[in-house]
Amino acid sequence: MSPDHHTTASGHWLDVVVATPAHRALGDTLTYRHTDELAAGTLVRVPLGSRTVPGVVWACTDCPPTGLDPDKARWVAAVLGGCPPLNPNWRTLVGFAARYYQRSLGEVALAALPPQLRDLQPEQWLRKMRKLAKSAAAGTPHTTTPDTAIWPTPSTEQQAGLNALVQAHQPVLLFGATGSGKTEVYLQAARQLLEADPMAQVLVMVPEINLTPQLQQRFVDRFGQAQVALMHSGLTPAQRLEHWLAAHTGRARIVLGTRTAVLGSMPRLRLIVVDEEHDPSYKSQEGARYSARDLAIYRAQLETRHGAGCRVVLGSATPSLETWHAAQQGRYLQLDMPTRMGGAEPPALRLLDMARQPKGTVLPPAVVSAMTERAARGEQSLVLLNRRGYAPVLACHACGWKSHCPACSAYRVFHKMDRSLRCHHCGLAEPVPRACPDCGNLDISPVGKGTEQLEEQVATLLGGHQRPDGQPLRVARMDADTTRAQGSLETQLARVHGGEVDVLVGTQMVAKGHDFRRITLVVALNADAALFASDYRATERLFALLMQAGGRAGRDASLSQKPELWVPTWNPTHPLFGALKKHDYALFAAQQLQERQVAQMPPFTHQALLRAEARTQASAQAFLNAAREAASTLEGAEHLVLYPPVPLAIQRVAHVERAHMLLESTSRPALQHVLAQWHTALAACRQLPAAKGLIRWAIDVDPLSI
DNA sequence: AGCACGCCGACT
DNA sequence: GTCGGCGTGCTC
Repeated sequence: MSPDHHTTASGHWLDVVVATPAHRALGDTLTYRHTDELAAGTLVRVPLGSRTVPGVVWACTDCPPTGLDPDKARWVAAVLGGCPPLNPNWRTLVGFAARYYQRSLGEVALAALPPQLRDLQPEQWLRKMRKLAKSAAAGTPHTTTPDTAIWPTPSTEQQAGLNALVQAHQPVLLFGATGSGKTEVYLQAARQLLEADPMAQVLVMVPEINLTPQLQQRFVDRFGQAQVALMHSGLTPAQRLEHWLAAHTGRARIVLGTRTAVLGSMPRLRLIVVDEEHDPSYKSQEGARYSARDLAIYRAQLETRHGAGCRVVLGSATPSLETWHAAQQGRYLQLDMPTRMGGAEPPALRLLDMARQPKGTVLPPAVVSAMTERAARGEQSLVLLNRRGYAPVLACHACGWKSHCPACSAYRVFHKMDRSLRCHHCGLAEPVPRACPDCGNLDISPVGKGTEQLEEQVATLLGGHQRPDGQPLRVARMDADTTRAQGSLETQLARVHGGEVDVLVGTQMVAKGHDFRRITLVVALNADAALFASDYRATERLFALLMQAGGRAGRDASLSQKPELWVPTWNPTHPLFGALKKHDYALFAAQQLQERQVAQMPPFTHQALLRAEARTQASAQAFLNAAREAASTLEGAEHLVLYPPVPLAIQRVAHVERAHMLLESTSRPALQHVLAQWHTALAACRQLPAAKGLIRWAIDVDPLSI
């Protein structure tokens, strides 16, 4: 690294991508020098300011750069060798994601690499590589043929789906009821493709980290531990690096993960599965706000255009309207799997008209007796309420004080467990005051109901009833508060499976993915809240949640009782319930798409949001107004609708004011074209005196909630 | 984004 | 007299 012989004209010029945010006046790549030629995709460490940061070589030339004083280019600090460079398709994918979601190349590229690259010294890296090379040479059996004994024969329906999807030349929507055995189709498809090509790799994504253990179990059982790598944020930094390398070098043939896995390096990718593709968790909500589902489609197409081809399967019982619409148009191939395995019947919907219940009903009496009847038969019930804590707000009856969060425009939630008031937005937690902080009145009380209180009330209502064995009924609660500790989710699931619980109270985390064979009754509370929410996607999410919740029930066909889904509501005639009653997603989707088309909303139009966070609401709005003004003059803006800025529903979080403005167009290229030009204008808007106090801004392409 | 440099208030 | 607050500006 001695500079003397380096200052001569010798050496190569490299365009290197490092983690720089898009906002600043830095180009996508920075120019560095190195003695040797380096292949594009090589991992390096380069000096940046006073630090040394990891980077990826994007291009290598012999000619000095144009538009940069050659003396300003610094020398590469180290090459992280010992593994193959990131291949062209990976780089194209990262480039596309950066461009489409309006972020810098470096931010997307480095977010897709194991974070340990930042703090691993070159010597440590080399040691790691040598160790890996040795263990690989020692020979982990690479192509163990899976034991055929553990592979069940697919049902006719599964086999038909399987045949169609391995031959498909377009994205596949696997439209399968809960419990129809979609996972078996993924497993069989993976097997076929892996056997056909000894180097092939398969990527399977699930929406939540909670769902990876059971998926991992099934894949490891079939393919063996050595073949499977994991990619999600629950791994330790060392594990992340290890699994990333396993995928990158091709040693792992199956990668299981959450949305981040879509950006993993898999040189021979032949199949991507997006399970529960409708789940909003696939859309990243910070940093580069990408949709892993959309990138999966792009990635598969890329591997088909420049590679040996890659299938992509979107699985869901309640597809996103975007996906459903694409399938209706024939852009995706739709495969139906309507039959639940083992002949289990879909749950019957029963709407409980709240107008006909006694005034002030907590749980309709019919629900209570239904639960006790089930318990008497040794069956279980599930009550869903999407609100943690004891009560969403605490109020003083004398002066009207409410448990506002001092930092946010939201109430703090009363948690009885530790007698605290907790803000679910900024995390601020304080002990509950003994008396009203404003007037000193001792009569402050909870308003509204959360899972903690529901658990208490259900226990009271069921008091006196007994199980077949004469024991009192057991009520348990599962939500983010009871499953926070490491491993407690598994413990609690095991207790429910083991029949130690008669009635389970929980938030929607319980409704996702976990099957409870002995549950024959699901009660979904507070469905009305979603029915009339301001977010236009709320009904879509409610339908998916109710279908999914109902799917928790009656997966064991040997149980005598037909499974039921009960929904207390003030609006029993809402069309959503009509479709739900018939388990008719297609009907629901048709209704929704009709409405969306009339109102010109996605998927019939394309959207982007400019989000602003600032010290004051006025400065956020001033910035957005200026940005809107600037956007209107850009090329292609005539094809866009630029809406005025509005504060977010929760306007202030942790003392930061938030607002956004919406851009809409029926032409995706026009929208993209305007967004691409906008950045320089936005940097200027930030400098305006009225925008003083702006903390940060970000563009959210294809936002999920507005 | 980090991380420097820089210019004003309360402490060992 | 320093320690440290975060405003401004730069990084090939």
